Amino acid sequence: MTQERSKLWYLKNLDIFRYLGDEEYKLLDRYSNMREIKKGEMIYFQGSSDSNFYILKKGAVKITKLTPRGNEIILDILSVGTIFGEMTVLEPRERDESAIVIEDGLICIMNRDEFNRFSKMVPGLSGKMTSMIELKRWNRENKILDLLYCTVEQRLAKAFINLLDDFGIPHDNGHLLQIRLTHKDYADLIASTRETVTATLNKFKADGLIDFENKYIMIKSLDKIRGMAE
Amino acid sequence: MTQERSKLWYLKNLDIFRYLGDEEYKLLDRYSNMREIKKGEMIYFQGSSDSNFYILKKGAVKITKLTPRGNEIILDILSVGTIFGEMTVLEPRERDESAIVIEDGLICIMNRDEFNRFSKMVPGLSGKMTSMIELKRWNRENKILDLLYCTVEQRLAKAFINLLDDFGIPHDNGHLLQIRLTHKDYADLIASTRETVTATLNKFKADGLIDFENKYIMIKSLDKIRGMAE
DNA sequence: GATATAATGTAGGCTTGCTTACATACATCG
DNA sequence: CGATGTATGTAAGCAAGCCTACATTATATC
Repeated sequence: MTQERSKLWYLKNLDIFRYLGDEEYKLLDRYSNMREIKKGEMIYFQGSSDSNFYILKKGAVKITKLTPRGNEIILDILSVGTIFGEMTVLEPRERDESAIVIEDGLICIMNRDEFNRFSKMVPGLSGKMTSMIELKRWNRENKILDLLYCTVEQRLAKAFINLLDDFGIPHDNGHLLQIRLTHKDYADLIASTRETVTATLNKFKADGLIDFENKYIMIKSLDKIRGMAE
Repeated sequence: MTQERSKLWYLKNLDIFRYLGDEEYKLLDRYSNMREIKKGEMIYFQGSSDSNFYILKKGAVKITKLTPRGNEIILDILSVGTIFGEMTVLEPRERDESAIVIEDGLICIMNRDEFNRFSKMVPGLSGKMTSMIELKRWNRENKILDLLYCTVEQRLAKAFINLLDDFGIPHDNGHLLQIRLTHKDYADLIASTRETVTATLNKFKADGLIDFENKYIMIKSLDKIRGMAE
């Protein structure tokens, strides 16, 4: 029962569902399922025909894409409350990206049929969904474009700024990044290599921009990081 | 009158408008305007609040984006029949890209109000529009991702393959690229520099992959170009 | 607690392709 | 038809960062 309540709580806090009435929340609740997710698990993967859509309720998930040449790029790191996998709900097609759990948590699942049934009862929902997809694609396009013309230092600084939005916690001595990514993850996030990321992170530390506090990164000077990202 | 007929002809050949009846074509015709475009002219530019949508009827247009650092990237080279500028029709916002004419021609213009009036009379049109926007964004995302992990040679080869779709004309000795881009244009298309493009094009020529036939590029071996792009 | 696996640290060599600089060819317009 | 702007050709120097290789340190699993 407390789990049920928490599920509703999470759903209510999503912009896209904000205008729903109590009756509709009960419907949404009825049509969706909840599941635990474990670090390393793939929720869906590139090439599959999975057409569910998901809401991340607890934990963290990365959205990755494997290029033909074998490079893995991380398109997004999702934080709690994020809807994902929605691209195939309105228009079914093969997944062109994978969703991989990077921190244990919980997801809420709704399959396409359930969504369509639900959608019919809530006029305007699919329109909002479309706008959300548009916005996400636009964000993603700009993020990738940034990678084209910046040095590794600048890209890493930008990555920090992006991550702070979702995982940053203000602190006396800066902002704590409340998520643990490996150097390989950072590399995939900025289209660089593990070794270069290690070196750059250590340079940032030496320069007093960041600090390592028991496996989390502390952004000591957000201003300097911002300046670095231009 | 012949011009009017030609306008209708072009509109009828667009997928998105294919299912319209004669009555609706007359409406579309009434609500839209035609204009000549000259090489170098900007149809709309980044940052403006222009919310028309356009159809290219003759000539060629490039869609470019200027990064904060001053790099110009060409996101797309449009060929005849292409709808463009439609991103702001459904959801008005600032242009985040510019449309620049690279070959004299003609465009068909419809402003947002006119489109909305028209759209109300043709159920399903805005849905098709949405799908088209989705598809374009997806294409664009993949194109940019390709730029991240490939060498200049590979990127240039890929650019040729893309351009052939829209501007390629089969020939005895290969495929003629029926569009004239400057080396700077190619550079902006693949996120490289003018000098490097010049050198790479000449290398391609020396290797027998392409040829320069009175200012147009002839792809002599599409297979080799394909192999190069992997 | 022992072992295996994953993550991080460090460094040298090497390559791509960007920069800078200048020369030549071509086009456009009065 | 000359003049000016635009496009192309060429080359040397240089730097970012990738690749390879290996050492060390965490973390997970039993």
